[in-house]
Amino acid sequence: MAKPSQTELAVLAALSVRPMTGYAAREAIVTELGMFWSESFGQIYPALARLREAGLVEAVQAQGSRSAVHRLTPAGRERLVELLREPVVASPPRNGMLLRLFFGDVLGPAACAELVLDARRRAEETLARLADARRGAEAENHPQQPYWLMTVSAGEHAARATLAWADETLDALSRLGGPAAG
Amino acid sequence: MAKPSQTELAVLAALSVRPMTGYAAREAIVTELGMFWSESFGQIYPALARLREAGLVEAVQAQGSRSAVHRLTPAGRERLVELLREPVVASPPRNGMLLRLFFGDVLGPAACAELVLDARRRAEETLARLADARRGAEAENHPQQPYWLMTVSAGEHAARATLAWADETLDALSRLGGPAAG
DNA sequence: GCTCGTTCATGTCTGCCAGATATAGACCTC
DNA sequence: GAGGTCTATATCTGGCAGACATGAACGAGC
Repeated sequence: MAKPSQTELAVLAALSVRPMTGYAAREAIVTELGMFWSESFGQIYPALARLREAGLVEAVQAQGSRSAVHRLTPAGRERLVELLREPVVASPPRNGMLLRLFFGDVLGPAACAELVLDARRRAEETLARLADARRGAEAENHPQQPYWLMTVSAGEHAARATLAWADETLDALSRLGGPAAG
Repeated sequence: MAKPSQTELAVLAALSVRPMTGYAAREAIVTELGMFWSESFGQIYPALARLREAGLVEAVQAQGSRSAVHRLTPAGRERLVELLREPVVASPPRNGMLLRLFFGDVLGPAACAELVLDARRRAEETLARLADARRGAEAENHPQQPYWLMTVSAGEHAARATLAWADETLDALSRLGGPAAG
C-alpha cells in the first residue's frame, strides 16, 4: 500500500486483463503496451512478490507445475483504480539522436543524415506495426476498444510527425553539405 | 575509457561549449538541452570526478574559490567525438498518460479527458518555449546554429502532433461520454 | 529411449540514474 | 547585521534496465 511504483501499476493493469504468469505479463506488456511502456524481468518478479505479500494478487495452480499464474484479488482491483487515478509520473527525456544532432557540427552533415535516416526508418516500422494494431483493435468488440484506438492514434501522430521532420531535416542537411551535394 | 556512460557524454558535450562548474553544466543541460535531455546532480558530480581521474577534463581556478571550473582536455575532446559516434542508446518508453488511457474504461471518459487536456496544455507550453528558442537561435551566427534549429524543429513537430492528437481524442471522448455530453 | 534445441518461467546481480537531502559560501536587501 | 536567495558540491536511497544463471517442459530427430 506504500509508495506507488510504476512497475506495480503496470503489472496490476496487465493482470486485470486476465490472470497470467510473470513471464506472460511481461510478454503482454511488450507486445500490447510496447509502444508506450516497458518492463524488465528484474522488476516484474520482485513486484509480483510484493503484490502477493500485500494481498493484491494471489497465485493459483502453483502446485504441480512450475508456473505460478497470478490473479488480481478484489483489493488488487481497488488498488489498480487508485494507482490509475494518481498523477502521471513524467519520465525525464533522453533522446540520444537529438543530443548528437545538437552537436552535429562535430560529426558533420553526412553522419547526421545517417542518424536522421535511422529515426525515419524506425518511424516507418512503427507505422506499419500500428497499422496492424489498428486492424486488430477495430475487429474487436470490447468496452476498452475505443481507448485502444486512441493510444494507437497517439503513436500514429507521433510517427508521422517524425517522418515529416526527418524529410525536412534531411533536406536542410543536404543543403549544409554544400550545394553540390544537394 | 571504459563502458560508455550517457551522463559522461552529456557532460563532455556541455563542457565542449565552454568551461563550467558542475552546477553550471547542469543548468546548461536543463535550459539548452532540456527538451530532449536531462541530468541530475547525483550523476554529474561523480561523472566529473571520473572524467577528471581519466584525464578527460581538468579543474582550473579551484584554489581560493569554492567553485571548481572544469575544462575539456584534448583527450576529452577526442573522447567526446568517439562517444558521439557510438550508436544511439534508445531509452525504454514510459508514458503514464497513454498507459492510463489504454485502461480508460476503468477511469471513465471524463477523467481521460482531463489526462488528454493536461497533455495538450504541456504541448502548448512546449511550443511557446520552442518559439523563444527558435528566435534565440536564429539571432545567432554560430557553426552549430543550423543543427540547433533542427532540434528545435523536432520539438515543434512533436508538440504539434500532440495538439492534433489531443483535439481528435477529446472529440472521441466527448462522443463516448454520451451524445448529450457532445 | 536419448539427446538436443527451443520455449516457458523464475529469479539474481550489477550498475545507471533521478530525486531528495545536507551543507555552506557569496551576494543582495532591508 | 539579519535574513533570503543563488551558486556550488556532494551523498544516499531506491527505482529500474539489462545481462546473466538456472531449470522445467516439450517437440524433433536419431
